[in-house]
Amino acid sequence: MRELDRIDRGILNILQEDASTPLREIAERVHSSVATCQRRIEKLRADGVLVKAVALVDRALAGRPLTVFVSVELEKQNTDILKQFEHRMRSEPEVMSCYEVAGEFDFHLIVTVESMEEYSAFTRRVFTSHHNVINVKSLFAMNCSKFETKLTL
Amino acid sequence: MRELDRIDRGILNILQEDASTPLREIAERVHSSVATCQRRIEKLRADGVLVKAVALVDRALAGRPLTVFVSVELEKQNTDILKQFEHRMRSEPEVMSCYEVAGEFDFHLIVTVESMEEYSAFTRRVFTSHHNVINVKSLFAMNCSKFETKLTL
DNA sequence: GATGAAAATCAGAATGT
DNA sequence: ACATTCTGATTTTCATC
Repeated sequence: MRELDRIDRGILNILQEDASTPLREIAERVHSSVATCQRRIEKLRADGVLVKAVALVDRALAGRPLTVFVSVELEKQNTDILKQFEHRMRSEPEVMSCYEVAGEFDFHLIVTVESMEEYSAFTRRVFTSHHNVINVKSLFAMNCSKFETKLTL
Repeated sequence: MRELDRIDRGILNILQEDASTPLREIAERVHSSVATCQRRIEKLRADGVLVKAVALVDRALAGRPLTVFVSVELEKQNTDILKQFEHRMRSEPEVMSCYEVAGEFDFHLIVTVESMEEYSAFTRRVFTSHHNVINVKSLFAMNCSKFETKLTL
């Protein structure tokens, strides 16, 4: 892994807040030159540190007000079944994140849906014994106090 | 709330994947004109549907490889204590998300840190009885199979 | 009133020395 | 570090539906 210096970290902090910040402004704020910042950004991209620039939308206004934390236990944890499950989750648009965890459950998901009805349909479609799911626990978010994509570096 | 038509949804889908997609390309892909797409984007921004454009960073490469799911129970759930806790979480850079939930715990957090040592320090600093925290459950992610910011509309 | 096409202008990125 | 070139956003206008 690369070491990120003060300039790299400054650039990443700025771009994580506003991906369209002009190079001139970035250079000023990290006390460097436009050319240097340009080279650094290119390198950060090439190294995979900077993944991409995306627009964030308001989940409620975009019609997906419901966030659900889902814990999933699979029948047997052999590699094949885990891989299959992960692959399936990647293909489901309602699934925003999927993490493998240790403990009682095998996976933790974050799912966003339009309504309870849609969530019900989602679970029936995805969490079947056919997909080796033996236990599911759903926890509904009542309120989002914070949602941040920025890693402060 | 506004109704999003085919063009709005198309625009949002495109910008959620690449915020720097040229208007010309957006117009092509949603089968509309540059002028219309521009007007729509401006309106989506004004209405708060489009929140902002950000750069996404690889968490591991940026030195924050550890993701922890934290469940927190507070001493008494009166409004003031909840508000205080939310405010505190908003100010902590390690806390990526904070959701109020129903059930055994009061809040679910997603926390990213550089190491176990840092997580230990974080919990000791933040989850004290002084902050009315009476119960904390930490669950460490072993692997991230999916991390998506896009709402497919 | 919303749309699409075109043109002029401006800002910023990319390039070359 | 500077100047040039190029790309795309912005703004305006106009005709149309």
